[in-house]
Amino acid sequence: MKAKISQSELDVMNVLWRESPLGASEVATRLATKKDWSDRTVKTLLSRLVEKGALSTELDGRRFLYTPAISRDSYAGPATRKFAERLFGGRAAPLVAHLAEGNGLTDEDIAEIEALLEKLKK
Amino acid sequence: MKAKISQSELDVMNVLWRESPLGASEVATRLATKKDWSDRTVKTLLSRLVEKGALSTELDGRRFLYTPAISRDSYAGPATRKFAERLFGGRAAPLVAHLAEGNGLTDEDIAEIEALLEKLKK
DNA sequence: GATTATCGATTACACATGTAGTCGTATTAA
DNA sequence: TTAATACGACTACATGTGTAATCGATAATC
Repeated sequence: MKAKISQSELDVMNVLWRESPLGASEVATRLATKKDWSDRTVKTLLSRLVEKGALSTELDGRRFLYTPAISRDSYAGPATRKFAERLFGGRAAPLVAHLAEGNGLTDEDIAEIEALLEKLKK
Repeated sequence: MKAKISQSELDVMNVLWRESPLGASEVATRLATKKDWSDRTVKTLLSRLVEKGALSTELDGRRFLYTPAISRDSYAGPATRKFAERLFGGRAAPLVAHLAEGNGLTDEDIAEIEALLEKLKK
């Protein structure tokens, strides 16, 4: 059950990871701010995600409610490691460096990462 | 010049980022340890990368030598930020957490990241 | 010089992905 | 109760990707 999730599908997953269960049109509404998709497109993506086993459905009257069948973490972990592997041979430092570069890191991020590293050193 | 590089293409780029210029068959040889591709496949990927502007070529007798036209960093920076954006809303901490989780971080990594954070705090 | 081995160029082809449209049925509004 | 609407199911279709094979020219070998 590898669940290869494409870029656009990931946008859909993000909505449902944040809030679920939701019906198709609700998902479309949440996405409307970010993506200019017709609701048909959203429906297609939802169906593909169900096929792939990434979402589960539950009947609510005559429509479906969608819920993630895999957690964000269980997807993100392997995806992140694979990403780091491919781009940096698994080294974490360059990855953090690139994030920092784009201004990216908030003070909070920095503090959080430092705490994390502290724990790892023990 | 967006240079959308696919997964397999990235494997090819990695070879050339490590060592270049190289001819097609040399690239194929370097890849042979990792991927079970025919040299036709490698040639195809090389051609596509040239089309996309990710590689430049130079004639060497009757064959081409390939060299990256974009640096690993200039590709990895935006790619990393986009990745973090999609998976974690741009937050860096969860990303590091996932890398750590897989055992991933070496002591060296940790030291390096800490040094980086130190610099950022100033 | 004829044969074979290399190369790049061109073509192939199935499956994935982005982005919808159509059809039939069920429901709600008029 | 009929017309508009909302859904799911199925279909569509161009482009991207993974993974090659074929063709024609050149180079190296016999």
